[in-house]
Amino acid sequence: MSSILVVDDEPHLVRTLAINLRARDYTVETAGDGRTALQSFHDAPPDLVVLDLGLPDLDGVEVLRRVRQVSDVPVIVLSARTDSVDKVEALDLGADDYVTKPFAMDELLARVRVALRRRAADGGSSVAAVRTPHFTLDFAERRAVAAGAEVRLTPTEWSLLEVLARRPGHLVSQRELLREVWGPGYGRESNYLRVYANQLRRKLEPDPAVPRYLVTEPGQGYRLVVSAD
Amino acid sequence: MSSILVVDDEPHLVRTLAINLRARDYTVETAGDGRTALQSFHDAPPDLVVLDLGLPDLDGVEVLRRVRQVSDVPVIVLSARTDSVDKVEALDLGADDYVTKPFAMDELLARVRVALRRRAADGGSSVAAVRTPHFTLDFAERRAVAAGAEVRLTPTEWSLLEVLARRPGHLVSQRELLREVWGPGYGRESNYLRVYANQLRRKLEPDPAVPRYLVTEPGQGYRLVVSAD
DNA sequence: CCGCGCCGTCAAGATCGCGTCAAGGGTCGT
DNA sequence: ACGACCCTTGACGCGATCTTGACGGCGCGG
Repeated sequence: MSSILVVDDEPHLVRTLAINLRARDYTVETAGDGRTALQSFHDAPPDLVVLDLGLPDLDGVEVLRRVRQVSDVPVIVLSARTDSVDKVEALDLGADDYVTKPFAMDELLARVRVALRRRAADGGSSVAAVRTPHFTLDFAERRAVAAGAEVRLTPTEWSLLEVLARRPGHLVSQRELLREVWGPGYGRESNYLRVYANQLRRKLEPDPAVPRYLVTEPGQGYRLVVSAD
Repeated sequence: MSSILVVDDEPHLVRTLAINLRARDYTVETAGDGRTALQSFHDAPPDLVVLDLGLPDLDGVEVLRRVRQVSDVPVIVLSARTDSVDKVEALDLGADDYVTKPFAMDELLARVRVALRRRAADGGSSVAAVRTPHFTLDFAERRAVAAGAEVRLTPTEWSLLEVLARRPGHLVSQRELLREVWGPGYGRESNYLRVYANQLRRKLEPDPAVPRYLVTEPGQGYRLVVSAD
């Protein structure tokens, strides 16, 4: 299920939120102030943030800004302030929703579902690691393990995988792959992709002749299939 | 810029909304009731819908449901009802946001920006997806599912469908199809269209012998029928 | 009733795109 | 300076896809 970070300085509200969210099978982390929130966010990036604007140390707006510098996670802002100026500011800073206190719990839960539903539709943005039944990729450590054995991947191979893994299961066009890996100015050199897709398959696929994870969409691009079906 | 469909039965509110949105360079269509809204939606699919729940003919919820059957466009629901039960229902039906009347115009505009910003981040194309009771087309992902099973379409097949899906339900002339898919310089090769229409029907239609979705207009062109009724 | 035009259908040949391999050159560390 | 590693590039075979032509059915008008 999804993980949610709840940030609010009222312990009672945090508790109530956590209980309700956990009852829906979400994994919940909590924070009572801005610093702890950012700390927790960096330690274990959640799938969604519920963020109160009135925090004792940092301004909630500042927390939102910092989060947005490094991530696109959905953020639902809570606030006692009903002035539309505050709402507009938070929304334009990158908040996905703005709920004024007091609020009905079931409405907030519905808005949580909306935000997560959308993320699921996008296919989840960036990932630090990819795990399939046959191989594992750790991008931070640049480590790949296939069939139990460590595999060495070249920089270009990592780069290509990284672009593909950014949107697991999604089609990425040849042009986009070439531009992202080799730089702008590239876009027609599909033979590069052929060579590297080939090498990656040899290193990662259980049967390189029958690609199961690194799939070709003829005439379009490639896709990294993660879901085990 | 983006196009927005505004649906509300209060002419004054519609006017105000339209003026404010147009001032921000959005293209605005309006509708005063559910039927007109669905009509307009099918004729020219917008990038976003602002939908009032209290409509004279159809229930706004019903409009939302029908829209969701064929599209993933962002929908912002407006309503005078503040009960959280109504909000939860609309949000779970696929609404992206729920704003209670009366509202501050700048807040609504901010929420419009949020919804469109997200669409842009996804890499929103002109046509995201086409859904019928029998098959689903996802153009961004190049994925087609018919009768529950995934179907493989060739690049030319996708290209042809894309042109047809740009104006769902509308007749597209043979000349236009040929020029859009095969390039300028083409326009008389109607046999190409016959071959590909045939292939698409075999892959997508429930009964290829009796085309229901990919309809021929003899001597004119083709049309992609999406609406079930 | 017959001929014409248009569409659906099929199949064969041409073409395109991908997987595959290997050679050559550049770069980096030793 | 040498070797190991990596990136680039070209060539080749094969399967999928596109193109092309032919045939039959249907509807419409003469």
